[in-house]
Amino acid sequence: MQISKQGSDIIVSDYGFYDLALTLDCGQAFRFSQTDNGEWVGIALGRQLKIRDRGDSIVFYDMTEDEFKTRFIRYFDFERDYKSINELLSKDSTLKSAIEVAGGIHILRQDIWETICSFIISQNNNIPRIKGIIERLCENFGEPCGDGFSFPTAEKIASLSVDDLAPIRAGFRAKYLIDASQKISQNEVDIEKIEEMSSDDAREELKKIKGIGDKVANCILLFAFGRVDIVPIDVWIKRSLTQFYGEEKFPDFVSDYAGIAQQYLFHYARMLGKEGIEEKK
DNA sequence: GCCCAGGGAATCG
DNA sequence: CGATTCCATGGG
Repeated sequence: MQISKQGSDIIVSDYGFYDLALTLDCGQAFRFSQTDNGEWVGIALGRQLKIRDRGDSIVFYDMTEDEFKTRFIRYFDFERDYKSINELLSKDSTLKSAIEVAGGIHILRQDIWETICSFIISQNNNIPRIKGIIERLCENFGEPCGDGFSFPTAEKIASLSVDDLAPIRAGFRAKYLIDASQKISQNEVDIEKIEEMSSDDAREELKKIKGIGDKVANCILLFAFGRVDIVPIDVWIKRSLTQFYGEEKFPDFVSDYAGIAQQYLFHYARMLGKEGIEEKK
């Protein structure tokens, strides 16, 4: 990967096969949107990002080299060798097809607290509405940040009641957000310690929070902690695994990167649609 | 009106 | 244990 400074911007090139749009809009992050001139705008790690994909290079507007290297290489998972991973996964014909359309996705390493809230909100919900609820959560309870609002802290949410959250229209999930904010701000669930724990222990620790079960916990382990062997199983992945492999798991050789495979398959399956998955078998 | 959405808690046998 | 039911809200 090449990193260079141009004015107040960062230009990144030679990063291999990477699809910024898919990475930001494949159902793992909910705070990015594309403006009509093709630029991606969102708020992550407490700052507003403006990014443009030029095909053979990516521009991060108004960012220092130090900030990019210390925070956003990790956030965008630029150091992982996706080319080799994709070559390995392509030995499976289903994943080969998925990689042809989704192989440019990187797994993001998002803020832990934000990811916890985002995937609590995701349960029994659809992506456009998840985005709306998160946006209202930030507008109502976050701090001004760039052209928008930062993600509110756990302490801020812990100071609120379920009724206070009514404007965000999260439905039955509001009480789960309150429970998460209280347990995390009081260190009853220590999100820093989870980094050191085995995935099984980490999952149980996260499940102490009401509204977090296996699937949401696995989303947090994958999309915040970068545990790319973890596979969250939602309705699309369940359908796909059963249809393509006859059981609810990937082939064994995939296991170290099953979380990445899962994300490729998630996008591929949604693109095909329910009927499309049936036909492909 | 119905069904579905990146599920989980509560309840019941 | 496994199976059912309910949960708020909004789009198709």
